[in-house]
Amino acid sequence: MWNMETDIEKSLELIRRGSVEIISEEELKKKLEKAIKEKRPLRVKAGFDPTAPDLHLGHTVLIQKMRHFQELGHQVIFLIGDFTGLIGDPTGKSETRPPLTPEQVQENAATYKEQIFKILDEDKTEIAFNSKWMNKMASIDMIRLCAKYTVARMLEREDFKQRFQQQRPIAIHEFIYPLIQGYDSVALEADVELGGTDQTFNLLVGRHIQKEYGQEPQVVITMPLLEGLDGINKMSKSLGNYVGITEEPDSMFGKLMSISDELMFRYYELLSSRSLDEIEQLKRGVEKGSVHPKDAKAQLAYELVARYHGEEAAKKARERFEAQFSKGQVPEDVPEHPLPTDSEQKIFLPRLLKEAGLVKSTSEARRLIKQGAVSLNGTKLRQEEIDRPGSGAILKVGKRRYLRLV
RNA sequence: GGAGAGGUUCCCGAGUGGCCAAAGGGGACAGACUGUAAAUCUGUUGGCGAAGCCUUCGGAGGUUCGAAUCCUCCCCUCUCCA
Repeated sequence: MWNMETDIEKSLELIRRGSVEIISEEELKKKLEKAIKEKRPLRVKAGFDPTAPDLHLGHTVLIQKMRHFQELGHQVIFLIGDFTGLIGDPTGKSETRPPLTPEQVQENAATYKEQIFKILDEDKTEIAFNSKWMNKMASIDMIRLCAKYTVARMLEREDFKQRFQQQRPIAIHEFIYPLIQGYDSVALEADVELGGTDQTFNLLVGRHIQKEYGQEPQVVITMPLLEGLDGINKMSKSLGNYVGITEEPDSMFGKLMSISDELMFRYYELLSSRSLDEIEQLKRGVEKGSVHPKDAKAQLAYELVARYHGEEAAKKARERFEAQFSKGQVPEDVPEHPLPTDSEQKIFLPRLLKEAGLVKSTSEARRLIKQGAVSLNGTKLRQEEIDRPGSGAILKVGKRRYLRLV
């Protein structure tokens, strides 16, 4: 058993930080009091999809809140929804998910562990799978569970409501998802459940279901959804606007540098471990002009790269970024591609670019050449046929695609 | 079960016989500029050694000199009625 924070106000302050909503704070306070009195840590649950073990910064907003609870001495439960994962979310025409084999689930779980323990304390984390109790559930019990909620109440969920109104399909099994998620809270006897604001509905269903099963309802804490790199949609892998936490330092740094100046402060707020005062100060500095926005952004990128890869890697990533984009230097580790072996003096550039994988098609290559996006050793190429360059020549397409001819 | 609406390129969405590789928007990419893979402006956005040819509009057939557009069957989604 570890030490529990006994100062309730101090606990509440940390729990509140960054959260959107706590339902309800009154109940949370009572639960905290009880936990201290009975020396029994709160059981804090958060659920994750088994098919996406590729965590990104959006997930870390939530995971860091889990960490806060650990710091306060409570029990964190990392629930992998391997059973609910089979239900998925067949929005529109997106595919029904192929069932995962137990081996795949284990594999994904291992990947999760590898990633979350960069943030969470392994000794204070319980990992659970909902297939453990769901696989055993009898049909009759599933029907009883379904009987505890109504269609009208299901349609209160924003995305169901919208799809219903927009005449887009909703399969019946999708209604079961929130019910099972709620039942998970029963099975785990959760005191608190954490989730993104998009989970609010499901989290509240959990409270209802717990009451139905004679348990005290969990406290629901929602965290903001982190906007993706585009600054508009929430960060998600399928939208491709994400930064993975296992991503290479250079790529992580670069992606963070590509966010807009405006979005940068949102990221500071939700991801940085700097104090809110410090961030406010930085913001004022940028507004006044005493702090360069690019430098502020680089500091953020540096902090996050360092969190997941260490100081040394962060330093290198920053140096490389400066070299490549500020000074326009060729990066060190450029992929190599052999020159055509025939001894023709002329080389058909579009094909070379395609074969080297810098472009998808010769048509694309032609367009890019026309647009002046292709250069050889720093000289723009306007011709599709070029003289055979010497070994070691650097081909560049756009700002980021490089190739060394050998 | 009955009646009706719909399925178009990466996404959304126009197009109801040839002028359609298919408007417009989004996204993506590129160029200029710069402070960065910010912002802004401009351009490009099926494939092919390419003023030509090939493939694409849910699927399979058919009508026609010619089909995303018309016909037949099938698959999928939605609405109303039962």
